[in-house]
Amino acid sequence: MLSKKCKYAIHALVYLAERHEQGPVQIQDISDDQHIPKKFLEAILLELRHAKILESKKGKGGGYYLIKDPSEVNLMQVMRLIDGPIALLPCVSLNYYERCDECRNEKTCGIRDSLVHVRDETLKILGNSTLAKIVKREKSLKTK
Amino acid sequence: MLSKKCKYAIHALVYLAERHEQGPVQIQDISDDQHIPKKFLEAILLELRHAKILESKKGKGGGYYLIKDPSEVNLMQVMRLIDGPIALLPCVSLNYYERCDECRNEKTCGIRDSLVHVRDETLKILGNSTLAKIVKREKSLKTK
DNA sequence: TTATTAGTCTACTTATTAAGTAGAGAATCA
DNA sequence: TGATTCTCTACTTAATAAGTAGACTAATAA
Repeated sequence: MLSKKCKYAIHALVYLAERHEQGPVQIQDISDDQHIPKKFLEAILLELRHAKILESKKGKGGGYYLIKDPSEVNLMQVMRLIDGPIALLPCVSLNYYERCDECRNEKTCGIRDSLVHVRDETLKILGNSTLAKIVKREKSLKTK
Repeated sequence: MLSKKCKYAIHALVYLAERHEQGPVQIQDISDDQHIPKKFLEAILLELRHAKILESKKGKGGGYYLIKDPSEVNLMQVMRLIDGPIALLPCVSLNYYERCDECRNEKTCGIRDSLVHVRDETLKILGNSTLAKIVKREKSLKTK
């Protein structure tokens, strides 16, 4: 399961993607609209800024804005950044690999195979889910 | 990520599947062989018994054994039993559905679509990963 | 140049869940 | 009857998630 933090991050990014190239958006606005505790959201946006997905401006008229095109930011990146590994076990993770303490022999572990498969399918879908696509989908759902 | 508990459950089940129809296996044996804390393993096996996957026998010569064919037990069942939902959000879970507090309108949420897709692909793979297949795979890996 | 606005950042607190343990009890067998 | 092995409730401890406080810095505009 995704953490609330990650869910918040995604919703905030979608919100910013909808307002891409329309100037900075204040934390307070996102917090109000998306029902995310402001202080918590601050920390999340800061993390996204450090990851060079967002940039910010201080002072009056300031706020946060995307510095990547919405078509270049996808759910895989965001989930990895906020929640860490996408794989179901550390020993099948590409970005956060760790040995299993239990398995004496990783090579002969019959479970890994299925989980590698799950990981690959998941990455394919999440990597293909860009903010641009999500915004587009929401628009089409709303006009129905 | 899977919990340790779930990982333990899977390893214990694979161990028992390898010894299917060879009589009861003691908790201590599984614990020793798979490096699982005995008391913790007791609780896990009990849960699997309550789910009618295992049965047990008390007293001398007792222990646990599978009461389903290894081809009828898969990772989807075990993960759902031990860890709960497989979906990445409660609002896309088939067996553990819950409304999202944040999303005002689930119908127009552009994120769900991708996560439904991830869920379906994951279920397909996990549902297809039976104990029988895992045991077979381990055997073939070991003889290499 | 000062007041105001808005993000920055460290250091918390609190709540929840995961992981593991203790120990008395019940069934089975020799 | 006594040893063996699972049963089950009730813990403890550790880790992580979720949320908060407050002082600080940068930008803007009167």
